[in-house]
Amino acid sequence: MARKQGSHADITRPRVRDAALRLFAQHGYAAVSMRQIAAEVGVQAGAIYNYTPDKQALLADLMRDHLEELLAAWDSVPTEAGAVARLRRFVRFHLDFHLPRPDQVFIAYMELRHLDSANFAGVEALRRRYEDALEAILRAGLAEGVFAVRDTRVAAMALIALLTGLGNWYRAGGRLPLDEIAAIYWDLVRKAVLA
Amino acid sequence: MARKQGSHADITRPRVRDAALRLFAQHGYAAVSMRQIAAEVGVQAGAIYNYTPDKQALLADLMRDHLEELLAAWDSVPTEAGAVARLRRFVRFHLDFHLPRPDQVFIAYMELRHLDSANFAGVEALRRRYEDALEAILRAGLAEGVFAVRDTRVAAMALIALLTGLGNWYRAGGRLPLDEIAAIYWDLVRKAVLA
DNA sequence: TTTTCAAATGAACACCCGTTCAGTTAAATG
DNA sequence: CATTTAACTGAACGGGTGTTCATTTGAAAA
Repeated sequence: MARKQGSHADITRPRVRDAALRLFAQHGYAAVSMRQIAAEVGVQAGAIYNYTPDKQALLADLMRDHLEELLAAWDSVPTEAGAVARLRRFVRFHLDFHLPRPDQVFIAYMELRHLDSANFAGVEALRRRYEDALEAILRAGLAEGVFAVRDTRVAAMALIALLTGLGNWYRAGGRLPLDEIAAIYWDLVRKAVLA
Repeated sequence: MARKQGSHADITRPRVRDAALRLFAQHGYAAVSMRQIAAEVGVQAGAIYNYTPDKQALLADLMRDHLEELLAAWDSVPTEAGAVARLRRFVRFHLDFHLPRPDQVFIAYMELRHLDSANFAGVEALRRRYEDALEAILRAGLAEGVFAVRDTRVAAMALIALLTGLGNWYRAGGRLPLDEIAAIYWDLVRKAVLA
């Protein structure tokens, strides 16, 4: 036979992904060239095509993988008893998952325009599943009588925007420690939905 | 002398702005060429440079004008007596101003990356003034004893993200009428900060 | 009608784009 | 050591990029 499956590839493939992630987040998908990504990895542009059929797939894979990782991570969070405790878990989970991944979050929100319609539909379906997870908690709280929201869907969208928005201004080493900020966010969310 | 100041220019200048706004919002700054903008207006690419020194200034002007219009509009809103009434005004104002301008809002948030540092600083200063306007209301509510928030700055950032997020999913003719959605949003905001 | 010049043209500048592919390299296999 | 082939190179493809500028156009002013 010949060389074992992937000797360089196992090294180069993740480096291509990482470079694309970093550069797309910093400059935007359209402003980044395959040659820039290749230079970051230390190969010629043509070599990139050993790892992706085209630039579009590179972007779509980054988005899809981010959202699938998000859903898998949430699925592995133990279900609490009671809607209030479940919501507190969700808030803390959302912040813990998103804050260490600013590039992925940025891309997943900002570069949707550049997905073709098939990739867009796939990504939107994954995002929808995450929104549904929060909405389910709000519904449960309504059923328990501990929450008072006029529409669980609208509330879920509003709360996710509130939580995700933290990533747009939070910087480690700022005025407040993360735990304090997380506590403030939980306070706002809890009061907003509580009966 | 000769032709009166601006016979075509008065027509072409706003058409260049409008085309740039629409195309930047739809495809992203980096993905739109000066030739596309020119084609939309019905002129050659060179003619665009009668109205802007370069592509970057076209983007910066769109952002700055949007934020200055926002601040001017808010300044013209009468000041209510009482922090709760002022907050209700702010929420309704924010939604009324932003929802009819999805392209401007999109650009003002998504294309910050493509501003050079001088333009970025200017735009951020304007945005900061708007955030300060909301924070002032929260402070007033604290002083009155009607609000209970642990940090007015964090709360202001969180609430603006919550409100602005509506533009990412609201579509006219959807399941709920805008007035109903606005009422739900006011409900969430009010409860989140109320003592 | 002639003059004037705002406004726009269209070609050119030097360079970058995503993608393809024949050919080269070098490491693991037999 | 010889062979195999994964991994990569480097050049090429047709086309697009922002910006400049000498030149043309045509409507208002004289």
